Amino acid sequence: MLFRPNPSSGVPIYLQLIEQVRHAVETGALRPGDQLPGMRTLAEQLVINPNTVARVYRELEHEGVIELRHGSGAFIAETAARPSAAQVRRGQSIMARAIRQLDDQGLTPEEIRRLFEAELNDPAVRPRSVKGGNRG
Amino acid sequence: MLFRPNPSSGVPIYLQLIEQVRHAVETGALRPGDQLPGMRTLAEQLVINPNTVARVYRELEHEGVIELRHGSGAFIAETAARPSAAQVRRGQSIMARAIRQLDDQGLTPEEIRRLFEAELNDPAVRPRSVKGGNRG
Amino acid sequence: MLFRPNPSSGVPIYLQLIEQVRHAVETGALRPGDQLPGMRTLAEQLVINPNTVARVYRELEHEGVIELRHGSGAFIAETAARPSAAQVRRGQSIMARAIRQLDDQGLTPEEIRRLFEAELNDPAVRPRSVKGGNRG
Amino acid sequence: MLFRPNPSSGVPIYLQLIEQVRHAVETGALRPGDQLPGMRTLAEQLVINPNTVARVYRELEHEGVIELRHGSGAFIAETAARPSAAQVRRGQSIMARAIRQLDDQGLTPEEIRRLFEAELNDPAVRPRSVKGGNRG
DNA sequence: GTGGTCTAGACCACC
DNA sequence: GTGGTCTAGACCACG
Repeated sequence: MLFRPNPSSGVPIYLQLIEQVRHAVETGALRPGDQLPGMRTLAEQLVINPNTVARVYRELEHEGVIELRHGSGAFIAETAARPSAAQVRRGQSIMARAIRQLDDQGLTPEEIRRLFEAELNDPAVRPRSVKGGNRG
Repeated sequence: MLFRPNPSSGVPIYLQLIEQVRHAVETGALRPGDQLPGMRTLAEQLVINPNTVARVYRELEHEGVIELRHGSGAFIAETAARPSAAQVRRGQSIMARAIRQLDDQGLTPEEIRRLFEAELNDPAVRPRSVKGGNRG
Repeated sequence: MLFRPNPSSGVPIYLQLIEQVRHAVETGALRPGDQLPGMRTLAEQLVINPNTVARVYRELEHEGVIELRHGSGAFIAETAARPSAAQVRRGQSIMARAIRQLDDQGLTPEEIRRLFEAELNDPAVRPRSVKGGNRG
Repeated sequence: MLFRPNPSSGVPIYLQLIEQVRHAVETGALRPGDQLPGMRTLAEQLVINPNTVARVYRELEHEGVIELRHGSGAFIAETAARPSAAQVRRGQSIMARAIRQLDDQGLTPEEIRRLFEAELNDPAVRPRSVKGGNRG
């Protein structure tokens, strides 16, 4: 399964899942029309509360990322996938290379994340950003 | 001021501040012996409650990052600063370049962050990571 | 209830509670897996503010004594309980006998405590102690 | 010097000093008429703020333990020393023996202190205690 | 129901 | 002036 929420990360499980579904759509790992696992199934696999999965699907539907078809299940919406998957995949290798370099220098994941957040929110790095999703 | 927590990011303000102080120490922006702003002063600057700052300082003291001297103020601990600041600053330019490239491709900060978290937690990218600080 | 902080002792309530929980774990009165009272419940019983209890539980979690499960409650951690409970219970009767003797001689609790702290910090009494938790 | 406050114990230095002076009087280590060190001298020796020493002396005078004679210094009051010194010294060996036994069993000073506080506040141990100085 | 964060504001302790 | 504790009460997140 693609989804791996970390219950001890401090970030709510439902939020982690939402982000992971969005990312899978962005990379093309999930494509419009694809069916998502049933709520109960997914909850069992991830050993989390079914209510949590329900909330994830509900919010993703609200955002237009998925479609809930009563009685049939959840499907990736046809209108999803804003950036081209090719673009994002190119991005993956760029980011992977950067992380690998930092990792090789002995930085811990936490240190790398702090570095990432600081740079992402630095206007000198992303000049046109007006209001960004500052996360840390 | 160096610190800019985002109250609407979903991540608790006190956690954002803790990470930002830690990062400032890691980059060498704050050095052992440096005095931090007073709790009330910082709270005013950031337009948050002094209790929130108190919690940040208290937890950073527990972690050994700062030292609280009753009646005198808060200071960066002499024992802080694990990775060499030079190493982290080298890391900054690596990460800045990667983010700039992704930004240039038109990805939003949220998309970039999802990409980052997915790669940070990908064992193919950081092979020696066993259990890491999965944050999203 | 086991816990009886004294608000007029000069020692912060939250610290007294932390010590009392730790002691209950050490004696085996609280065992790994046991559920603690809810924060609001305990606050009501002790006639203190729920935030104070929250701080106690939070710090005990940091120390690894308890585990906080969001939505379910607070539980004694499986890894708690360092000295054997039998050992501590043996210690209880030793200490109880000593206190009873001092009490019988007409010493007040404060006098007994000063005596205790002085002896605890006397290197002739605990030779291997190098730097101990001098508390008074 | 008899006095050894521990600045990192959490208990205010001035309180530790007050207790230590009281205890010295109780054991007879300081006797009525004995002169205490000058405030500045003591502050220097203990590397603490002179204001702190001033506060200690002021409060001890208020309690009638010492007498401040303008221009001459501080002296143990004639009316001090409530319990007989012999009584307290007998108590010392009782308590020392108990602590030594607990120490030999491998209990840490903190564990011993928690045990002490719990027993001191246990009505089964000191039956006639009505309102005691619960300290933890 | 549980825990978690935050605010507002009081009062104390130390320097 | 500094930090430290506590209260009261609101609102959110998770199960």
